[in-house]
Amino acid sequence: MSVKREQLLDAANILLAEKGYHGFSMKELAQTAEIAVGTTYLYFNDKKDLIQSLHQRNLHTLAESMFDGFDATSSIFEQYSCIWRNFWQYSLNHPEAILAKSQFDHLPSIVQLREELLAKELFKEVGIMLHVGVEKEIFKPLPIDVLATLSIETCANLARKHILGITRIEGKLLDDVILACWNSIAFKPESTK
Amino acid sequence: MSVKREQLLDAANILLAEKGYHGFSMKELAQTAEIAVGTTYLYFNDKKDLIQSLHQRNLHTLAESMFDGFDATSSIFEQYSCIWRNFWQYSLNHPEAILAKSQFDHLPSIVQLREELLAKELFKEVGIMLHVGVEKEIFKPLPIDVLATLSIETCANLARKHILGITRIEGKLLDDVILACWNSIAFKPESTK
Amino acid sequence: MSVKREQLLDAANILLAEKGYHGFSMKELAQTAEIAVGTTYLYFNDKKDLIQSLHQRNLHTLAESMFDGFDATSSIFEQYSCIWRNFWQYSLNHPEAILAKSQFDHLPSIVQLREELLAKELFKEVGIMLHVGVEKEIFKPLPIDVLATLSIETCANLARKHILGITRIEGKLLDDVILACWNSIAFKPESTK
Amino acid sequence: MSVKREQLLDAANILLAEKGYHGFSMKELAQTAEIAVGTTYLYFNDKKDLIQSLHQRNLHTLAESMFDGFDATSSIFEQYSCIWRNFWQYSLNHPEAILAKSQFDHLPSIVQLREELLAKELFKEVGIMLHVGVEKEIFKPLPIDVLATLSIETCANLARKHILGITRIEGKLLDDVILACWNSIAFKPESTK
DNA sequence: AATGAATGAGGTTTCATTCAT
DNA sequence: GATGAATGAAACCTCATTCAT
Repeated sequence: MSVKREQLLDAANILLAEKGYHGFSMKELAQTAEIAVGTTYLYFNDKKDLIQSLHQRNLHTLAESMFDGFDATSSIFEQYSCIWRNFWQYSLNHPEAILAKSQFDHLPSIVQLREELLAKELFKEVGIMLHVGVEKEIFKPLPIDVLATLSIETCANLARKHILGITRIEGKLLDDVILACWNSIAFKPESTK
Repeated sequence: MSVKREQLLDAANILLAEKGYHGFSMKELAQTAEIAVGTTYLYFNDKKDLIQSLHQRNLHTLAESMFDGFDATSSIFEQYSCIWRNFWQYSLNHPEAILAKSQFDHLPSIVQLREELLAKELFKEVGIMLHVGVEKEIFKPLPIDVLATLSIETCANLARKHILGITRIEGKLLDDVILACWNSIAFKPESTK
Repeated sequence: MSVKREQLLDAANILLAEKGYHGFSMKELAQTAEIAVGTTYLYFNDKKDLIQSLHQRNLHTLAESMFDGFDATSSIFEQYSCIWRNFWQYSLNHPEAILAKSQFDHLPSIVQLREELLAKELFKEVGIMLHVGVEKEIFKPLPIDVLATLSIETCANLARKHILGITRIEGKLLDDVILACWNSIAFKPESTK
Repeated sequence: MSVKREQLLDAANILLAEKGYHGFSMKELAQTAEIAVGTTYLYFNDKKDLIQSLHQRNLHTLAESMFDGFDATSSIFEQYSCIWRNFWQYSLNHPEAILAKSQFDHLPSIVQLREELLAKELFKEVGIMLHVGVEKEIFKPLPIDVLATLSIETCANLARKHILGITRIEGKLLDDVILACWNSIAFKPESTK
């Protein structure tokens, strides 16, 4: 992977988060990346291609982070907690990626579909964990997609608010929140102590 | 309120959902609304003003819908359930508003702040319900913002997936999902029966 | 003459001086004149027609002022001085007319030519005075146009500077300036005393 | 200095003379300069910047021409005559600059003021000559601004008429006119021979 | 006669992309 | 590979003019 390509993707991530897809120009991008405009087109076919590549890179980076220290032999709650915290940490480390997220919604739908499949592929293990949890009657018998939305997507929402400074989530509160997410999908949720 | 103004806001809602703020042109908007371009500027100062007005209208419409059939004397669960279902119904009736939601994130920050305050004002009663719930030890002692994110924002996420056809949520499943959201914030969550 | 028509011409004079022909809109004009936009078109065919009418009105007003207290039997110097002072006074009373002057230069040339002829007609008497002066060997034997430029146009230039506050011309200085203009065209100029 | 920039300024000079500031479009300008519209904005921030730059270039060019062959040791009359003729020649060589002159009057006033100062700076030597003339009792004791208006601005007026073909000024007539201008400010004007 | 909402052509400016260096 | 000047389509917005009331 060329270093210039990475510089461009980094810059794109920042600008995308700040201004949205149409909100920044290729010139702006090049300047932010400290690269000449023309050079951009050596690494990407066009703006769309660049954003798409960025999305894929973000997904890959996220997928890698999500399973940091993951232990498939530990309890389901520990697995769940590990993934949740990894996602949280990733969000704090890559605020641009979280803020830019909504921008990918407006890619042409064919591309979007391909991305969706890629995401499914990358996060297969999350799906497996949820699936196993359902089988063991630890999680409610809801569609996997729904379970994922209830627990993981909520993490993204909270992270967004935390990053923007709308609500500060730290220490004990973070533990509580994880438990809250767990409770939303747990078959036998635990009462607050 | 002028009928042309409404036509324009309706068209803007649709285009915003489809293409994002910078993604549609004023010409496109005018064509969708079946109005001349210049006419647009009789009702709005500029594109920014239009989007902002749209956001306010959406918030008002939503706020009205949210408290349809709301009974402050009923049980907290019934209150919660009522609001949740109203929000769900609103989302199905106004898919554009839900899909466009993330687009408002890129408004200039001063405007955004004003909107945020407006939202707080409009949804004050939701806050009150959550607050009362916390006092009565029905909800966990978490910040109101966090409680709202955990339960209501999740509704928006699910609605989005439902609208896009990613997951179909109906009948019994909807009841389950509401319970799941309730459980995420309930002090003594109920086990699945 | 309708009063509304006059209101419009007055407003046009001001706006023309401030912003130039293309620099103000018909809406602005109507607002300044405290009249509805549509009404403007009851009195003038279009913007060009309005400006042209304004120019004619200005020329007529000027022509009338120029010969205020004019005595064809007095000495040439007194005649000259009278016209010069009248022009000066007119300029102070109608600063817009002076400032707008250059704006008429960009009218379509056919119209412009008609204006030029009109001007010649209106100021025929000035021409006559200059002509008589040349015959009597009071003025230099130069083309009438040149004599007019040297003496009268200079008055407009000075008036413009005076109005804009670039140079203040009053009392004795005004007398001196008139003599200076006279000297530029006099056959036997007078030394300064 | 880029050649494209010069092309643009040349084109702007012509169009400004023909149509005034608001009277020509950037598209027209680009076409006249045989350059793409977008390219214009590589050399100037916007239309205002372009016009302002043009004005400065014109002032500099004029200032250079004005002192061609100027000899500070020659008699005041010769100095005066030299400057006058240089201005005249410049006007014939740059008709656009003369015709466009009045268009600069509608620049925003701050800019206008800066330009005024620049002009004062560039033509300082003219002021000095006039000042010396007054001290030596060759010119009348009038404000320098007034002396300049009386003699030099008249040159511009005559040049404008000559260029437009309203009056033809050549040979002996030109000498006469210069003497006329001199006489308007001379302490002891010379009679016509 | 008077109004002002509505129009759409045309204004200024931006931007993704190309290509000669 | 790397550059950035050049391009022209298309963006947002304004404006002279019309016409139903």
